[in-house]
Amino acid sequence: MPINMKSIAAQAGVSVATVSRALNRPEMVHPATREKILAIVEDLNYAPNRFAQGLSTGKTKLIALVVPTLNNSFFGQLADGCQSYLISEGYNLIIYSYEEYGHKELGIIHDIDQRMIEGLILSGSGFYLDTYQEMLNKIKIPVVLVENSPETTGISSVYIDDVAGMTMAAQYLINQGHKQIGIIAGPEKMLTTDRRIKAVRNVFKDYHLNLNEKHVIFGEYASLESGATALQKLMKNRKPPTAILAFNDILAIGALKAAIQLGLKIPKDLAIIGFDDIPMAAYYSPALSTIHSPSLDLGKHAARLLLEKLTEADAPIKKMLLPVELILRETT
Amino acid sequence: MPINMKSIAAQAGVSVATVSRALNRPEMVHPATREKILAIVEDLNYAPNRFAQGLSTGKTKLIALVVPTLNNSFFGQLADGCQSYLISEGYNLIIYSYEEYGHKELGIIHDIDQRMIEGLILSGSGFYLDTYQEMLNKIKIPVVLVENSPETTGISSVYIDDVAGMTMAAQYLINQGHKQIGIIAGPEKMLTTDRRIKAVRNVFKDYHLNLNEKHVIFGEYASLESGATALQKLMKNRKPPTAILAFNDILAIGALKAAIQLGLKIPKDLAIIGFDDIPMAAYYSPALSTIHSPSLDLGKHAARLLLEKLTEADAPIKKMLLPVELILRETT
DNA sequence: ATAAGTTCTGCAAACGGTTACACGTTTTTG
DNA sequence: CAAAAACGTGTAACCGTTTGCAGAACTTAT
Repeated sequence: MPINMKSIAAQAGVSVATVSRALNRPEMVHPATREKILAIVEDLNYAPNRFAQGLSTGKTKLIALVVPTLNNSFFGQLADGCQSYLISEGYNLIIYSYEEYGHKELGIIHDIDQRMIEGLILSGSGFYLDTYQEMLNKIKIPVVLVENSPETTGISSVYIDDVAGMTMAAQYLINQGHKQIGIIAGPEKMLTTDRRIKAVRNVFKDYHLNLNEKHVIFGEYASLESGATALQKLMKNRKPPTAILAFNDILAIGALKAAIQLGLKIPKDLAIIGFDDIPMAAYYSPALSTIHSPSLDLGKHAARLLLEKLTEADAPIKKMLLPVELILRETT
Repeated sequence: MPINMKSIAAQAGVSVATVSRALNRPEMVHPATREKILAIVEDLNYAPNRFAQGLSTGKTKLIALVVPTLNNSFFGQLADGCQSYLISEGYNLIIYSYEEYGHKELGIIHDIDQRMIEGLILSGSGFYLDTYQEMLNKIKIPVVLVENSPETTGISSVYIDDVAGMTMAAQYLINQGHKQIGIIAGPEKMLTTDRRIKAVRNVFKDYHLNLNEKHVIFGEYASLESGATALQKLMKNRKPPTAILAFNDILAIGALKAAIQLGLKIPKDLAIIGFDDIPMAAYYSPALSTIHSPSLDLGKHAARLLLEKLTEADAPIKKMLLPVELILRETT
C-alpha cells in the first residue's frame, strides 16, 4: 500500500486536488477539511513524491556542487556549508568531484537536464581562464561561483578577499625584513592564482622591491607533493628565498615538510605563510601561519545566493566578498 | 522547444513507444528504425528525463551516502570512491554529512521516500551500537555498511581489517619494548571502537601484559582537539604511556601536536601510531606511522556491492574485508 | 426570494517517460 | 499455399503530482 496523495485523499474523503492544495496553498481549502487532511498527512508521515512534483512543476529542488576533490578540508567544509543551508531550505545537493570522476565534460551538463538540476555551484580550479566563459555559456540554469572570477559579469559569486589576504601576508613578510620571497602558487591559469599573484606584485611595487621570477613556482592545485617539490626547486636557486607564500595550506604544508627535511629551521631560516586555514594548519608542527578563510560560510552564502536567484525572479547579481584574516602562528 | 521523447519520435516519424524501446530494448526494434532513432538521439544529445523514468519505473538511480563530516580526508576519499564508481554506472550520489546537518533523524528516512533514493551507503560513527539495529530496521531499501559491524546480519558491508591492523600495531609496539601503551579511541559506543579495542586487549593477553584502564581514553570521533586533550590526560597519569595507539590519524595528529608541545621527543619519549593513513600522515612532521586503509577502494566496493543488490535480485549478502598495512614512519 | 458574489471542491489535462496488449506484416512450417 | 509463429509498431494506461477551469454550495445584497 503506497502512501501517496491518492490514499490520503481516500482516507480524508476528498479528491487528490484538495489534498494537494491543502499542502501547497492551505488558504484555498476550508479550515475543517484542511485540518482533517493535515492530520492524516501527519499521521501517515506522508511527504509528496519529489519526482512527481518535479515532473509537474519543473522544480526539483536539486542543486549540484562542483568541486575538484573532496580530499581537501577546504572543499569538504565548503560542501558541508552548502549542504547544511540547502537542507534547511528543503533542497538536496549532488556533489561532483571531478578529480576522481575524470574531468571530461564533467558530465554535469548532461545531468542538469536528466536530473533536472535547478542550480549549480561551481568551485575550484577546474574552471580555467580560457575555457571558463565557454563552459558557463553552455549552462542554462542559475550558477553561483565560489572563489572565482569577480570579473565575470552576469554571474553571482562568493569569494574571499584574496587580494587583501595576499597583501597582508606579503606586507607582513616584507616588514619582517624578507627580501627574497618564494611564491608557491596553484595552476598558472587559475583565476585565483592570477588574482593573488597580482596582489603580491603590487605589494612588491609599493615597497620598490623586485619579485624574482625564478621565485614563482606554479604547481598543482592543492597537492602536498606539489608543495614539496616546489620548495625543493626554490631552494636550489642561487639566492634562495627566506620566506614562502603558498597559495593554500596543502601546498604550504608540503613545502614545510620539504623544508624540514632539508634541515631548515622554521621560521629562522625560512618563514612560511599558507592560505585557507584548514583545521590541520593550527595542528601542524610547527603550526602554520596562514590566511584564514571562512570556508563553511563560503558554502552557506553560495547556497543562499543561488536560492535567491532561483526563487526571486529579479534577484540582482551579487558579488560577495568574504573577509580574511592573517593568522600568525609558528612558521613566521 | 523541449527535447523530449515526443520530439524525437516526431522527427523519426515513429511513436514515442518505439523511441523508448530503441533506447531500452534495442533488440526489439527493427535495425533500420533503430539506427534512425539513435542517430537523432545522438544528434540532439538527448537523454531521457530521469524524473519521468523514475515515476514510471520506480528506479531513480539515486544513491545516498551518509558520512559524519566531509571535513576529514578519510570520508572525503570514501565519498570520492563511491562517486566515481556510481557515476560510471549511471547513478548519482547524494551525500549527507550529519555533522553540519544536525544529527536528528538525519532526515534521510524522509528523503528516501521523497527522493525515491534506491540505496544507502552508511558510513561512520553515527550509528552507535544501541540505536543501530533500530535505525536499520526503519530503512526499507538496500543498505551497505562501511566500516561498521560485520556482526550485523543480513546486511552487506565493507570494512577494513581493523582487527589485523590494531593487532599489528599493538604487537609492533610491544615488541619494541613498550609496556605502557595509551589508547586514544573514538566514541565508546562505536562499533569500530569496540572491535579495535578488543583486538588490542587480545594482544595484551597473548603477551601476558596488563592493559591499564586509565590508559584508555574515549573521545570524539575524529577531532584534532580531542586527540590533543586525550594525550594531555594520558600524560598526567602516574605511569604515563610510552606509546600511543590512536584510532584514526586525526586523533593521532592531535595527540602528536600535544606531545610536541609538552616537550616530548618523538619517538624516543613517546611513540605514536595512527589509523587510516590520510595523505597528511606522510607529510606531518614527524611523519606519522599508521595503519594504511584503502579509503577510496572502500567507497568503490561499497558502491559496487550496493549496485549488485539493486540489480541482482538474489545478490548474496557479502561481508568484504579490505586488508590494511602497517606503515612505519617517523613516530615509531 | 432572487441575483450576484464568494468559497470551496472536483474534474481532467499535463509533465515525460515505460510497458502490456493488440494488431498488421512478414517469415516459417507442414 | 494456408496456418502458425515471429516480428515490429502503435495505442493507451499508468506512475504521483499540480493547476486551470467549471460547477456546487453557501453568503450577501437587493
